[in-house]
Amino acid sequence: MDERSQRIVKTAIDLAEEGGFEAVRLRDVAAHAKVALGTVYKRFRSKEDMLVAALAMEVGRLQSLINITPPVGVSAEERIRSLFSTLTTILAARPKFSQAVIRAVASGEPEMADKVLRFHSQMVTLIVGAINTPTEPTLTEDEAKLLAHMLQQIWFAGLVGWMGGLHEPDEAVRQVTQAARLMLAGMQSLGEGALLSE
Amino acid sequence: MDERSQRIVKTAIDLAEEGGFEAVRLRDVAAHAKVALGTVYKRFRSKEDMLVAALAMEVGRLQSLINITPPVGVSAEERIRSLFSTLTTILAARPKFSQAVIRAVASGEPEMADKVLRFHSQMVTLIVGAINTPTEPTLTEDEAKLLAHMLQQIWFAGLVGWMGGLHEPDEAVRQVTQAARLMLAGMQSLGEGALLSE
DNA sequence: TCACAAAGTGGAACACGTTTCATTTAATGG
DNA sequence: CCATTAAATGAAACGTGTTCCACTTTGTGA
Repeated sequence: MDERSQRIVKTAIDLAEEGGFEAVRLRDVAAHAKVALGTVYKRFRSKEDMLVAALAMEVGRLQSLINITPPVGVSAEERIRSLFSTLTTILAARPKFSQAVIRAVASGEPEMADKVLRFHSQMVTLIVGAINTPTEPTLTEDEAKLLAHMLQQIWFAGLVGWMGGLHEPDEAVRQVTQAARLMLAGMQSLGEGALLSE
Repeated sequence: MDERSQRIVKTAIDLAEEGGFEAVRLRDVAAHAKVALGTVYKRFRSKEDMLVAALAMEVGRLQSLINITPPVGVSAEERIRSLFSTLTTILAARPKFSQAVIRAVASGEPEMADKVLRFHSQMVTLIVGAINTPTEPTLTEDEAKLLAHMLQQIWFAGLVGWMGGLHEPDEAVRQVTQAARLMLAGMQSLGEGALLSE
């Protein structure tokens, strides 16, 4: 991403932090980033596209942050809880921005499919890293990825619920943790192979 | 809901079926429903609010349909799969409408929290009915509700993915079914009580 | 250095969600 | 049946996402 695009996205992040999705007015973004409106639209297909790009930019920082302070816990369940707790706390610390980005992701414009997909795999990597540590590979790679994917789904749905005023952010953590406990137990009792039967 | 509101919502459904979210132009809704624009806004706080009302209206039909043809299967897992498969097929048969409604739900406007919540409990009831049959109460009421809630989250996330062009609708069914298998196994191996530990 | 293609600019214009308001129509209670 | 109040109407206006376009600037290869 070139310098101009970065300036645009950073401006969008600033505005989103202050006032959420609606506050990211593209005229304002263009003005604050010192570019013309047309330039914004040359780089990003839509407002949502821009906010998903903002997400991508922030996920980079997230990954280094997680790498510096990996999730702690003696079991996969504890580490999963630790990871999602950290992630959710980070989001909850900037609620307006998070709301804006989640709304963009949830808007479901097919033109952003590849960006969203990339974000998904980054998240899966992060979660798999919490499930399996080098010293304790709890699950096979496939099992871990499957679990990671499902946990991410539950987390996402929980975040949408948060942003819709249904509950507090830590409710999303609770749901993910509970699901993780159940699914880990399920994987142990079912063993390998049972996953592929579909 | 009075006759006027119903006419409005039905019009919205028609337009959504034809052209999805964007095609539900409130001026068109008002015109086709033979009411003034102000009347639409007297009944519904926003376009999203209107589409969530459309969802509520359709869920009613869904429930009677499911009651007539309950999910089949000799195990909870099979019935869950059957239920979600039916639900997803119904949505996939009207993709534009489903996309519009999902987008409205995912928009996360807090003013619709109560409507969304009511939809959630209706869904939970439906899912619990698939998990526990009168003759075979697989799980306790609390366990079933918990499981139902999580499965709904996964289904929802899968639907958002579908509408975002990430995958086909049956992928959402696959994910729910897989999660159900794991969680059912997990509940068996963990037993009661392990759920309340948070 | 020059010509030209690509990118950027400023600004107008359009579409649609949403709000507002003066006027008209319906409903209700005495 | 009338007076009063609530609801509906039609139309205009506003804000913002998005598109368009004529013009200017920038960068690049000959």
